[in-house]
This record gives sequence, C-alpha cells and structure tokens, in this order.
Amino acid sequence: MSRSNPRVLSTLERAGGFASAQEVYRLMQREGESIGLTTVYRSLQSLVNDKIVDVLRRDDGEAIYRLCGDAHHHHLVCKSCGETVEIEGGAIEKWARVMAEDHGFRDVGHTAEIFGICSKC
Amino acid sequence: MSRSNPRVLSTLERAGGFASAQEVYRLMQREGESIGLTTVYRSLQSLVNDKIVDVLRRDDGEAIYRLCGDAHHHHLVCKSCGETVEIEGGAIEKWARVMAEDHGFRDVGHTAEIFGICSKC
DNA sequence: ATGGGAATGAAAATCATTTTCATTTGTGCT
DNA sequence: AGCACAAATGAAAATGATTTTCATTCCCAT
Repeated sequence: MSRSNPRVLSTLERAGGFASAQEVYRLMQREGESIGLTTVYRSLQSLVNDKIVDVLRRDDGEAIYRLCGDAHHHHLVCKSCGETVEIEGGAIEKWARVMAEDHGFRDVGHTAEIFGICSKC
Repeated sequence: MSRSNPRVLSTLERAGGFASAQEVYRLMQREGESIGLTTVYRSLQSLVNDKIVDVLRRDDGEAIYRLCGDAHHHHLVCKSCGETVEIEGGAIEKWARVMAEDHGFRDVGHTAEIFGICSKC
C-alpha cells in the first residue's frame, strides 16, 4: 500500500476541494510540480480510504474527489453543473437502522445521494 | 439519429428494469438474439432522450439504465456473503423529495443502499 | 426496380482508470 | 559511510466502458 502524496491533497484543496484525478494532475503539471498520473490516482484513493476525501461521479462517469467535512452527511448533486450541497440525513440514518434490524443485519452502513437539476441550470 | 430497437427495451424490462448496457447486451446474446453492442448503446441512449428510461451510475462508474416510473426499490446487501434483500424505501422517497425542494432542485432522483452483515454470517 | 435516408454492427478510436514492473528514494541498522 | 530492504514513484501497457467511423443492409415511397 502507499501513503498519500501531500502535494495531491494540497492541490485538491487549492482546486476548491472538488476535482477529478485528471484535473488534479493537469493542475499540478501547470504549476510545474513533477508528479505522475499514477501517483495522483494512488494518492486520491488512499485519501478516500482514510476518509479524508469523498468520491462522487460526474454525469459522464468520471470520478470527482472532494474534501469532506468530518460529520456524516449526504449530497444533493446537480446533474448538469455538478454543484453539490451537503445535506442532513437524519431520516435516512433511521431508515437504514430500522430496515437492517428488520432483516437481522448488523454492522450497518449506507450510502445515499440525491441528484437533480439545480435552480441555476 | 436513430430510434430505439424495441427488443432492447423489452430486455431491460425483463432484467427487472435495471441493468447496464453491457448486461443488456449479454442478456440478449444469451437469449440468442442477434444484436450488436453498438445498437444496444444507441437504443438505450435514445430511450434516455425520450425519457423512457433513467440513467444512474454504479459505484464503479458504469452506467445503469432503469425504466422510468418503475416503482423502484433499494437494496440491503450483506458485505460478507453478498445476499441481497429488496426493501421498501418510502421514507427515502419523501426525504429526497423534500430535500431537493428545499434547495430548489428539480428532476430529482436518488440512490440509496444499505450494507451490513446478515444474520447467517 | 430504384434511390435515399435510417438502422445496423464490426472494428477502430477514445478516455478514465488500473496494473505491471523496473527504478528511485527513504529508513533503519551496523 | 555503507548496506539491505521496504515503500514510493512513474512510464508504459492493459483493461473496460463507451463512442465514433464507415461500409453495408433494410425499408419505404416513388
């Protein structure tokens, strides 16, 4: 396993905490940093594992990485411009817990995303 | 532009209204239908344009197509043995709708999965 | 039959992502 | 310093979904 290259995280921050691997790579190139695409991918993956960044999908399927606050939350994503709103998921937490209990599942986690078209698009 | 090949829609229906292009293709092959992958992609795209099917993304980025208006359900998946239970998501539907409204989003869809360890594992 | 536009699909192109593997770098140890 | 060994790096190849190209086939109205 590899640890994350700190320059990748710093670049992602500078990008507004929201960018694809390719974009982070291009950004670093433009800034004269010497780094390989492979390392960018590996670093982002390791940041995801460490739950320091979150990964979502653009409409075209490209993965986008974004810095993530610590609290567990969900996303409301615009399919057209990618704007993302972090939202409270109290209802979901409960739903997941109840459903899991009903079926005898334990150690339960969940994912939930809402997507649509935002008012600006 | 091309119109959708009706066999593609019919196969998507038979697949439970939820499958990737590759899966639809493989399914049709297995059933002895003579069709090209290209046509499957084109047909699905045209069904999306006509708003007859919806497109989402799997975690791995693969596009999955599902019939619109299909009473959709969610999954409770065992992380260990893979057993999957289809569950009702009434609470989620409402949550998604309300959250989207609150933020001025329209044309809203959502994904939600619960995962844990089932009683047998 | 015939001409033209739509539909089809095989093969090639594209593009993000992953894997392979040889090389470099870093670290601890003597 | 010198050495050994693990981790990190990145170029290039592999993978896999999706799109594009383009030649062929189909269909339908004249």
